[in-house]
Amino acid sequence: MLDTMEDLSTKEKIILAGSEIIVKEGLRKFTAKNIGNKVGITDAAIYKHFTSLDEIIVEIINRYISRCSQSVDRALAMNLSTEETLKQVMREHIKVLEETKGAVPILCFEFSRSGNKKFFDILHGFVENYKEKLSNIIEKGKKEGIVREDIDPQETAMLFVGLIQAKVFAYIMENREGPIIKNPESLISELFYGIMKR
Amino acid sequence: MLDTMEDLSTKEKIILAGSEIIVKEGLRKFTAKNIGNKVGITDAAIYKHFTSLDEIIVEIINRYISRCSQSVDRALAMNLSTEETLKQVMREHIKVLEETKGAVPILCFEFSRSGNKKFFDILHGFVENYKEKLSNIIEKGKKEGIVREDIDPQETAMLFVGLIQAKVFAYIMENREGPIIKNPESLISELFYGIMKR
DNA sequence: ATTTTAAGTTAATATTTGCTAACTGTAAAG
DNA sequence: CTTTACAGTTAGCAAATATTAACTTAAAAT
Repeated sequence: MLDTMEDLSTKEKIILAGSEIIVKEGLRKFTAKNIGNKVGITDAAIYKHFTSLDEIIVEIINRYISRCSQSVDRALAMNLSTEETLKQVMREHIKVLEETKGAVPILCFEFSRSGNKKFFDILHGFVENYKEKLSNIIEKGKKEGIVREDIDPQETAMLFVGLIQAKVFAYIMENREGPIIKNPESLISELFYGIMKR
Repeated sequence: MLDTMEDLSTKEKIILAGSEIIVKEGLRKFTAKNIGNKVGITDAAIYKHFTSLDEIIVEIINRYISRCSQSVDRALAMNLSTEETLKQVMREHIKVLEETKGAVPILCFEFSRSGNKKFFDILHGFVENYKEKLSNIIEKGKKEGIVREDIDPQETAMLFVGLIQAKVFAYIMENREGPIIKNPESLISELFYGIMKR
C-alpha cells in the first residue's frame, strides 16, 4: 500500500492510486487488480465503491474539471485586480494539477488518440469552457488597458493550457519525482511578462 | 485495409499498421486482432511474419534507430561543411520520423513510464548514442568557430531530440493529418539561428 | 440485543488477448 | 507432374481482465 495515503477513505485511495498508475505506468496498467494491489484490497472490492473502472476515470476527470472551474469562480468572487485574478486562477490550477499528480493532462493525451468518444467529449467540453472563462478575464484586462493590444485572448488562454500539458510531459519524460512545476510563481510571472503592457 | 499501402509486402504492411495504431490509438489497442484488421488478414497470420507482438515493436524501433544512425554516418561521409552536415542529419531524421508516422517518440513516452525495461533500454541506448554523434558535430563546429562559444553541445543535441518529441505531441494533440513537421527547412533554420555565430 | 449496512473476501463468469496447431490453397522449384 | 514452401485460414488453449454473486465480518442504527 502507498504510505502517502494512510488516513484517506478507500474511495479516495482508489482515485489516488488510479491517478498514479495512469501517470507512472500508463492506461494499459490501469486494471482492477493493479489498483487494488496499490490500495491494499482485492480487485473485487473496488466495485463496492465504483460501478466500473470507467467510472474511476470519470471521477478523476470530473474532480479536476470542477475544481478548476470553481477556482475561477472563486478567484472572480475575490474582487481582485484583473492581473491578480488571472494569477490566482493559475496558482489554483497548478495546485489541482499537483494534487491529481498530472493524471488529467495525460488522459487528455491518451483519449485524444484512443477514439473513446465518451471521455474525449468530457475533456473537450472542459477545455472549451475553461478557455472561455480565462479568455474573458484576459479580454477584461485588455479593456482596462493592462494587457497588450495585440494579444488574442483565446490564443493566450490555450497557451496556458498547452503550457501545463508541456510541463507534465517534461515531468514524465525526465522521470522526475516530486512536484510537476517546481516554481509556480516564476512560471506565472514568466507567462505574464509576455502578455502585460509595460 | 489501408489504401496507402497497396503494393507493400505483408510484413511491411504490419509494421505500418502497427505504427499507425500506436500513434493514433495507443499501445492498449496494439493487439494482433487490430493490426490484422487494418492489414486485412487474421490475427494468426501475423505470426507467420513475426514470432511475437513485441517483435513488431522491436522492429519499428530498430528501423528508426538504424536509419537515424545511418543518416548521420552518410551525412558525415558526404564531406559537407559542418553546418551542412548538421542540417543534413536533421533533414534525414525528420524524413524517418514522417515515414514511421511518429511512432517512436510515442513509444519513448509510453515506455519511459511502463517500466518495460527491455524497450526502455533500447530506446535509452539510442538516445545516448545519437546525442553523442550529434554533439560531436556541434563540438567540431565550435572548434571551427562557426558555432557560438557558449553552446553546450550535449545540451543542444538533446534540444533537437526534445524538439522532435514536442512536435509529435503537438501533432497528436491537435489531431492533425498529413506531415508532422509541415516545413522542415524553416524548423531547421530556426534552430540554427540560435546556435550559429553571427 | 438485534438488525442492517458497509466493506471486505473468495469463487465464478464471459470476454479478450497472445499465441499455437492443424489444415488449405497457390505458386515456384525440382 | 509432383513436391515443397509460403501465406493464409479456422479452431482452440491458457492467461488476463472486467464484472458479478455469494459469503463473512465488524461496526452503526434501531
